[in-house]
Amino acid sequence: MLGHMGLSIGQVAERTGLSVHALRFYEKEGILAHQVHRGPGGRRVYTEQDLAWLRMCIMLRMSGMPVPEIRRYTDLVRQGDGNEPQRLDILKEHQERVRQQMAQLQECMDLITHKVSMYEDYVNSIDARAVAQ
Amino acid sequence: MLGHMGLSIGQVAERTGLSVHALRFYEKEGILAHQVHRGPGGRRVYTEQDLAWLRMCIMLRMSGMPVPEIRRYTDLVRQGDGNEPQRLDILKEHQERVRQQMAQLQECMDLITHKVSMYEDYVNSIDARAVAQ
DNA sequence: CTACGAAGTAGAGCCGACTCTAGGTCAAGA
DNA sequence: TCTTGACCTAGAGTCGGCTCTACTTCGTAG
Repeated sequence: MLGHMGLSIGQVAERTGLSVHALRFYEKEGILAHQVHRGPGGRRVYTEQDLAWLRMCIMLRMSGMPVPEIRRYTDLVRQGDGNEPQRLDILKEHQERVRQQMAQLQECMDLITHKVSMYEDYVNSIDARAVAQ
Repeated sequence: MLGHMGLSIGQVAERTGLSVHALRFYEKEGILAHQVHRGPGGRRVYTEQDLAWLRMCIMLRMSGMPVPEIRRYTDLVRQGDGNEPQRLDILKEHQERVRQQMAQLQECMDLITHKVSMYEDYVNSIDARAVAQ
């Protein structure tokens, strides 16, 4: 309905997979890089840039970055040029956490895979015996 | 203090990294394969088997299996032989979820790594300019 | 004795990240 | 005209997984 000039909160929800509740929550929490413009009736109008930023936030959340830390990062970006080293620090720290999380997950995966194959062997051997009878 | 015959809750907490609170919580939630034996004064005495089971539960939790699902699995094990296919189902479903989670995490990692290298390049170029002056 | 530390139970509290409710505005369609 | 549906705000509620509190009971060390 808003055409190429902007997206309604519902459209953004649809495109991002977030709920409209979550979108308002994120805004209140200050993790949107720039203030969302308002259209007639005080309705939110999102730009493609807002959408792009949101998609990055979603990635950060998915990988376990807490909302307050996303806000710290967002604040730096909002403040403009000059604090790139601090932004880099936040990203590198998070990168390291994600790396560890993946390693941990891989360890779990190995155990699970091992158990799965044990059970598969067992279940197959039962089936084979049943067929033989 | 309990020697080779068993471990106190404190010792298990130390060995597993769980808190004593969490250990009691897990027991209450019924995710221990076998009832924990009690020593003098009603104190819990854990065997090495309990410890091994706990370590597996920790892996399942770490990889995001909810406590109720661990209980379902535990219940099957407690029931004894004959339900191996159901146990296998639970494990395979979880395995698939972990697989997806890892793929997601890898996607996030790629984005973060990309941003990190962009910021590193930028910060280095600033440094280089400063040195040149 | 007294005090300490580690254990026990039952149940309340906390935290993060949403999610939902209540009550209202507004525009378009039947 | 009336209803529907998407949106608005402020604030309450939910859920999972612990974590903590309050109070008790032991066994040992000073």
